[in-house]
Amino acid sequence: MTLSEKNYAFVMHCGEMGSRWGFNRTIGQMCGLLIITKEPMTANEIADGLSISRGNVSMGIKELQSWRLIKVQHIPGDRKEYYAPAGTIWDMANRVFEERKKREIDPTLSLLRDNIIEEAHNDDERFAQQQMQEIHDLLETVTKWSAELQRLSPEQLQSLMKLGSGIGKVLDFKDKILKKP
Amino acid sequence: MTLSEKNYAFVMHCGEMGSRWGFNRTIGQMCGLLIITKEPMTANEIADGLSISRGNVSMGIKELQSWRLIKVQHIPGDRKEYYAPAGTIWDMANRVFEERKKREIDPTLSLLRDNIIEEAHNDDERFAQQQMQEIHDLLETVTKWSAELQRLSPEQLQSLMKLGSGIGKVLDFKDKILKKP
DNA sequence: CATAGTTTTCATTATTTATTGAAACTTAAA
DNA sequence: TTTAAGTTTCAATAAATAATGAAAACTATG
Repeated sequence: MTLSEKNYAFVMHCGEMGSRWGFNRTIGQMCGLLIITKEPMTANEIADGLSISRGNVSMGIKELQSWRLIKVQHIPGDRKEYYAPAGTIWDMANRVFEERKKREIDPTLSLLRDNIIEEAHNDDERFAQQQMQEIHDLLETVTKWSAELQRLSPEQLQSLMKLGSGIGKVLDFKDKILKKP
Repeated sequence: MTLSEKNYAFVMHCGEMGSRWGFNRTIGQMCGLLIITKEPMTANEIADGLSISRGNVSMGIKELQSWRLIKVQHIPGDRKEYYAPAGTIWDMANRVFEERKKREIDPTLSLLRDNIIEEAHNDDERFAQQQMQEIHDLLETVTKWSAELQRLSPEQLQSLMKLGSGIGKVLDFKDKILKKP
């Protein structure tokens, strides 16, 4: 099975973007390939399709599984493992988002917390601590918010997303309502 | 000027996180250092503080400026350039967010648009196009949304952020109101 | 306009990260 | 069991990325 020119371009683009999205080129390509391929693929098909080594695919699969982006499937009477995207595009985007939060925000939040609870010993530390407090508060707000979004039902999310420029209005509205009593 | 142990730990952490945040180790360190240092710093002070070469600092400054994270200041009677964070922590987070969107989302959106307007030639391309359409729609929604958030006044944002679990309620509320007429 | 203080550039070198492929491992079926 | 189809591991190698530092380029000032 060979990719059409357009599909190949998409897969290569995913590779180029891979490192920006949090993984590396090969893994980006694998992800793109599995998304645009209707049927689940074997590791060998992936290796052939992308002209990379079998070992590399094996490692890539492990990584994609750690991101919960792909799932394994089996075909009766066939010993090979078949791989396919784990869920909808939306699901996958969510996973990437979550996983990145875990890698990009949580460690910093943890360090900041540790640092903030200790007392500052001089002016430099005092100033630094104020700054860290600000970063901490910001990250915590973002964290709470994203957790909140995850908790909304898909319908509510849809509704929220479609709100667009209506957000401001709804907020004003809410303020008016809540301030009355 | 030497960093206290705690401040040093913070700066090193910024370095380790640097690549996750979209730049590299040195630039992460520079950013952290400038944030926790009250006074603007010269390039040489930065180089000394982080034990890196002067040339590296120069490149880092250029990069941080391209992210609009630092600004230059001058002291009368002193020819050196002094660097300081450009704005509040909130401002900086916003810049990083914007800049990353530009690098991580916009190029893909553009490729997807190009790909979607062309007609598919066979089943494989048809399926791929459907998937790309989904990714496109998702990214576009996210893009619109973040633009929307940028447009809100800081007070509205505060209000929205503090809403937390109230989001669901406000949404339900809005639905009721809007559906009445 | 010459100079000294300062910043930038970029070829070279060092470091980090990714890839290969052969060997080791796993496992279903004979 | 043994075998063979399939997968994983990991030491060696290749590729990409970052850092150095000396030379070039600026630029205020006398």
